[in-house]
Amino acid sequence: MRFMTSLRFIDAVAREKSIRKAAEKLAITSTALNRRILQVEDEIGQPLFERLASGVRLNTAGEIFVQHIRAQQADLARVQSQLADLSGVRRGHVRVTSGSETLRHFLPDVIARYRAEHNAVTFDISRQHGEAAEAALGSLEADLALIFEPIRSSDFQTIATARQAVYCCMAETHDLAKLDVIRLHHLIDIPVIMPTSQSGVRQLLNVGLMRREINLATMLETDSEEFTQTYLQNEKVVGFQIPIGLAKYMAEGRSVNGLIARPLDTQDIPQGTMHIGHLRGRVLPVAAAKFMDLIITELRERFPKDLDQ
Amino acid sequence: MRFMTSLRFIDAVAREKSIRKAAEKLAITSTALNRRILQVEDEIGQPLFERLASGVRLNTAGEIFVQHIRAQQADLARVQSQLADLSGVRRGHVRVTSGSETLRHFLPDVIARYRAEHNAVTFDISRQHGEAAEAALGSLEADLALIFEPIRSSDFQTIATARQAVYCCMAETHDLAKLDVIRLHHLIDIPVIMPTSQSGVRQLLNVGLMRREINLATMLETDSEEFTQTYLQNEKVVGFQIPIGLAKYMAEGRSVNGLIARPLDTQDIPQGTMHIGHLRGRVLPVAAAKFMDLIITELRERFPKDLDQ
DNA sequence: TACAGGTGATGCATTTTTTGCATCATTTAT
DNA sequence: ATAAATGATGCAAAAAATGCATCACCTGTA
Repeated sequence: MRFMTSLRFIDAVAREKSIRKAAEKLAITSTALNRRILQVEDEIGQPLFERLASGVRLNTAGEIFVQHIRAQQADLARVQSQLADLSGVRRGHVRVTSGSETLRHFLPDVIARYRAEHNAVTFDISRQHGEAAEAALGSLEADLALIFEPIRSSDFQTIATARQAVYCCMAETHDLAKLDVIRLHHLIDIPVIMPTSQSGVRQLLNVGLMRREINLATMLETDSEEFTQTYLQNEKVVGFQIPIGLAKYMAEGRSVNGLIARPLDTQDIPQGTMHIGHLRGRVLPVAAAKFMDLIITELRERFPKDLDQ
Repeated sequence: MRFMTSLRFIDAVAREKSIRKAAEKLAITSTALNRRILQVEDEIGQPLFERLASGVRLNTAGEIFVQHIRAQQADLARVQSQLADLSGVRRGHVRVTSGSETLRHFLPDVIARYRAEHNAVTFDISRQHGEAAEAALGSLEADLALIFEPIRSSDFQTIATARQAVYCCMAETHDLAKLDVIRLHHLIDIPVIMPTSQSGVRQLLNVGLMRREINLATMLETDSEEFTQTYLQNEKVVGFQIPIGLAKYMAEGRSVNGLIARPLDTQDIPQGTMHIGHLRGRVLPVAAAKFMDLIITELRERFPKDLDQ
């Protein structure tokens, strides 16, 4: 898109905070880039960047203008997706941001299902916790977000929510695996792997632990699902996860890869809510909108009773 | 704005439905313009125009793309207005569309008041009735609309409303001027000037006339306020108007330029509603937003009891 | 304090892009 | 039939963007 060139360049400079660095990434000389910026500033009638010795930084006008640029880029993507849809093939690019919960099983499943129908659509999956995910929507770096507890910003428009209880995850040979429902006091003196405090699961756990005045034997704290899942197979420790983060049917009690999941009693740990949504006021590209539809369909199939729209 | 050139050109061609005609208006050769269009079509990956013997016409993709262009232009205007606001002087351009009611007294007053503070802001006032006004908002040809009865489109976002009774307008020497409130039956056999059927006032009159099964002696039908006001000074006929369309204080019974206004009984003719609003989902340029604020302020001063926000 | 290494800005020659002229192939109205 | 529109295209001229070399400036370091 030739007509977007100058705008794209300005966006790049804003991100790199340096004309020379941005020029390198854009594969042009710094002088060409510099002059494009000077030209736009001239047309706008005022500078967009502060010139520092160490590079450049957006001034207030620049912040406003770059926000406009990103909005234009997002809208252009939407239009292109819509045009591609017209001509039969659905093309497009969908940028999803999510906490770690959905990355192992849920999103791969949904994306595979989507691409089976529309293989001209590409994806960008970034892992970020709640607040960062909402910020990514706001700066138009992502189209969709899946966030588990809580929603802070009023700019986030929830399209669907799914209630999720917290489950304990452990080797099927673990003593606690015999129980159908686990109470918090069962976990006393049992080594556990805790999610980091940014995660929604951890926040729910904190609520229950505070209320019951229980301290768990936290042997390890990590934000890595990969690590946790693998580790549970090696040692008799307990991890925490929500149904959407479990392999299919695991929430129903089946064991998968030697692991088994048991729900925590909701009297001890309240249920949380998974929110699926986008930036308020945005019209999503066709591809992103259809992908969100599929997410909701999948959620309805998996959690028919706990889905709200 | 150099980076808008190609898009502006496409918009122009879409409006003119001819490359050569648009080229003339844009003061370039048709060949340059033609090639810009071919280039964008090439980048988009599909044609935007159908080539006819008599010129060109937008195809479906073109419609979508031109809508995007206009949205982008509108957003750029908003950004520019916001940037100008940053640097102290409020600049900008406000495009208002309205029925004839407000054009004679109300809008001139408000604009004068606005420009007293911000003389770098320019205006575009177009006169259109309800549906056309809403269409103008939709195609981003106008920022604000003042519409008297009724709102049809869900794309119209009302910001404030003011209830308005219908008044009879006549020379102060007219027999009916002696009455404080006029009933419909008083008007039987009295020659009247009727607004055209697109106007909100006419629609309200129709409702009352139908219900009471009264036919008025319509001597003339016009959508011209200028004509009506002048004619009333010459002959003893009655015209219709709402308070916002009357000179200041005239609705309180004072005579202005030999004319006087008397309310129609609201039992006969229901009150109507003046709506002030913009396209749903749009973020208005600073200048337009502030102008709308002033409109509402002015309405609050004039009709304190009948204003809703 | 001097200096090395970074930044963005600028004059000038070169390359790329855009534009205008002349002309073609079609279609429509007379 | 013919005249007068339309958009498309080859080619040369004009305009714009780019790259190189260099300047002026700031900052951290020896």
